[in-house]
Amino acid sequence: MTFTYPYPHPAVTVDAVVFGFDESDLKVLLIQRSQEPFKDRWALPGGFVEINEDLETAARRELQEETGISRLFLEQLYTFGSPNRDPRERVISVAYYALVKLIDHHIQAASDAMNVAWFPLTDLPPLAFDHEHVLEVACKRLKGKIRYEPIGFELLPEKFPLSELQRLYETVLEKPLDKRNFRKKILSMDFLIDTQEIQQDVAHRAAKLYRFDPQAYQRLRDQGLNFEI
Amino acid sequence: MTFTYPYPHPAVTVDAVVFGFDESDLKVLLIQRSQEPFKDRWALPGGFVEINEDLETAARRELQEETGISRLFLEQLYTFGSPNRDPRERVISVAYYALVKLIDHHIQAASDAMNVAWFPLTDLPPLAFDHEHVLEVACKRLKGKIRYEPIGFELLPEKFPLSELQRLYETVLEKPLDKRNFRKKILSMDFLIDTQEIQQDVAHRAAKLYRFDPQAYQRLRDQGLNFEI
DNA sequence: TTGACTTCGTGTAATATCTACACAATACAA
DNA sequence: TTGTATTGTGTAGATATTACACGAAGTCAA
Repeated sequence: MTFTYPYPHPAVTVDAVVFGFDESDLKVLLIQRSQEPFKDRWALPGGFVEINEDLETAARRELQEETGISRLFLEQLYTFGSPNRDPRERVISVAYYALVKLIDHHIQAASDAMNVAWFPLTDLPPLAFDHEHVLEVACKRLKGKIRYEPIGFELLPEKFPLSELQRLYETVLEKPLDKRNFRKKILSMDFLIDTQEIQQDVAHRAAKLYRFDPQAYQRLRDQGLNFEI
Repeated sequence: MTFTYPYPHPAVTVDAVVFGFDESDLKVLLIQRSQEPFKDRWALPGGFVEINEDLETAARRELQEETGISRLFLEQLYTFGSPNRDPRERVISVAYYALVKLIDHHIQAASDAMNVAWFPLTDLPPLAFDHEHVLEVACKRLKGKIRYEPIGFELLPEKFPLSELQRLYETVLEKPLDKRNFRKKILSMDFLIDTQEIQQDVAHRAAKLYRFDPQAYQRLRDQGLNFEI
């Protein structure tokens, strides 16, 4: 079966930059390509958009198929369309970025024995296509956005100590933050709930666990609160 | 001549939301369609991406062809790809937004007698396709971005009085600003140059004219200045 | 030429926010 | 019981934000 048009059409793909946070590392999810072009290279998960499929749906489907991940924070990043970014044909890629709670998502390679793995941002293999560039744009977006919107919580488990939240911000923003000022600021915004629980199995004083309350955040937002770290 | 592929391909277009500022109105540039679908409706300027053409290049080319505008601030906005946004076939549109100095750009309709006109944002006709939605996203982006990056100057003539800059901000942000505080803040950032000229032909005390100095801004930025209104 | 009109340009005091900074309390492990 | 690691807390000084009013400059019309 073939498809014919009166003028040339590009192919359209979606690619996803999936971020995870672990201990004190930002990580990104990559798959190892099993086919040419760039066979055996690591690449961002993604694939062709089906002809009647919404773009975001396509991105979620590809993630599900290639890595087993579903139900995650996903937002459009940028569309990359240099004429020669794919050696096969003209391919325009609508890139998304995603944030996941690492412990909730056990990744699994797709059926065709493709490798899937998390890589720390500080230690990446060479990537296929223009994916290094895509990743760079995604990092910039994350760095910019995490300061003005409460998306950081998407990277943490549901209950977390403040020190972990601070470590996350320090990692993403690439700069140290003052503990007392950070706590004062984030708690004064009044959308973190003290769960009354504390850390288990730690070899030192256990920290209180907090939970982000999206409803409270929305209420405060409607009242004019401006989130900013 | 036809083009054949082993699986279906969407068409890809670019559309541009071009903003202009005039007296005290934000305006957007629209063209009146001369063909079906949506014949005679107003629409954002745009068109199909050529098969070997970069996306931004395509956006600039379409603007040039349809409105005569070239050399303007242009930035990618968002990619719209709902399966049924165009009745003809699956069309994915990479939208851009642009800012122009109204007085520098005399628009001209394209050769095929298509109408081109500026419309105030407060008084728009019904638009073709999902262009109302695209425009809404563009307005949000402009509103968000103008506070953190000095893009407002792209909408003003090279030399402008502070009151005009303030009016621009008040219009885009949809809220009044205090004159003394606004002046204090913007002048303290030290990238506006007093041109030593004053307004001509005004029926009241003439204001000093200022000029935005991009080099100075870049220098200050490198030194850690954070633009914010 | 005078007075009415319009817009320009300016300062301060009160309040809120930001920054820098150190140590005792807690919990486990040896 | 002692050592070790991490939590949780307050304040003072500096900086930034807000609210607010009036004389100066220039044009226009009577």
